[in-house]
Amino acid sequence: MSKRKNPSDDNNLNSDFCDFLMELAEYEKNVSRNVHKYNAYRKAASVLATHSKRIESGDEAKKLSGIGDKISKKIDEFLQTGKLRKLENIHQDEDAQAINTLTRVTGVGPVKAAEFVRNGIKSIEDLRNNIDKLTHHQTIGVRYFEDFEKKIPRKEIQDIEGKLKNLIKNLDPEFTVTICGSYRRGKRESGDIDALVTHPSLKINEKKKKHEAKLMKSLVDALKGLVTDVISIGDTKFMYYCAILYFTGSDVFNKTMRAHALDKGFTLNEYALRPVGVTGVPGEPVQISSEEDVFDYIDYPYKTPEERNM
DNA sequence: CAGACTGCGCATCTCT
DNA sequence: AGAGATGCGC
DNA sequence: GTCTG
Repeated sequence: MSKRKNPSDDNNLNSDFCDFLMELAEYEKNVSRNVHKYNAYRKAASVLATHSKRIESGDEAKKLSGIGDKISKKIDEFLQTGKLRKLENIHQDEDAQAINTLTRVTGVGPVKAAEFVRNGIKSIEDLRNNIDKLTHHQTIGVRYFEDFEKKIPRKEIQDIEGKLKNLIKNLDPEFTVTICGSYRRGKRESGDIDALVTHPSLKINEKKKKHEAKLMKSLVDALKGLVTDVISIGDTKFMYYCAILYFTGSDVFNKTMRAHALDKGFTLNEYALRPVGVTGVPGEPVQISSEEDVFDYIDYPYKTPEERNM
């Protein structure tokens, strides 16, 4: 549920560059509605963040994958003047700033934010005064706006993990619960809590739709004591180990691993690992019975969750 | 120089 | 009402 | 915006 990422963390020698690149990324996504530029800027910020040397010039930066002419020039401008004219202009654009603010509410994207601003709704407070114009999702986003932007301490997640497991065990002891995400990677705090729940009867394929639906419903009902609001309810079921791998991340690690899978003639997503035929058409999913299995199949050295912080 | 950049489930809107 | 499209989040 | 074919 976390909307913000931060390549400008710990010992990052290029954090000032990362900051303005991330700001440009947000602008492209929220205001220009160009998610590809957004990703391009984020990739550039990410590669600079993991670079072990302080970048001294645009030319030097340009050697890195993901940084081309335009960002190279921006780095030079920032090095010379300490700021970016493009960013200064954006700061002065009140509508752009308003759109950026509104998209921080979960459920409000670039299109809805622009529409709100067009209709004079330009702040979180404005949203709170127009609850009747919000979807269920957006209402929750506004109600917990401040909370959603806070990080969750590991200790707190451990508490919730305990309560969740206890609750679910009482419902049906065969349920298993795994908290994935950055928590599983050992981080001290997380932006959200990704809980993956499975039940043996869901693994026995098909012919169980009714039972499955009943289980899901009883699960959701049981969670009512712990969960205060429900944004959406689905009945999706996926291959457990691929899901646990995917939801543990990090996203950069996932991208690396998927690329490696392709090299080895497989396609990997959150549902399954499938061989890619010569025609390029994916075949039937490979039988997986552990996370390690996935690594084995694509001949990729096993990494513990803690080693997946990339 | 043109096209890719993951793509899918859910909620909600729009069309018929 | 039902099919399809759109916005959104991940 | 950057990379690839």
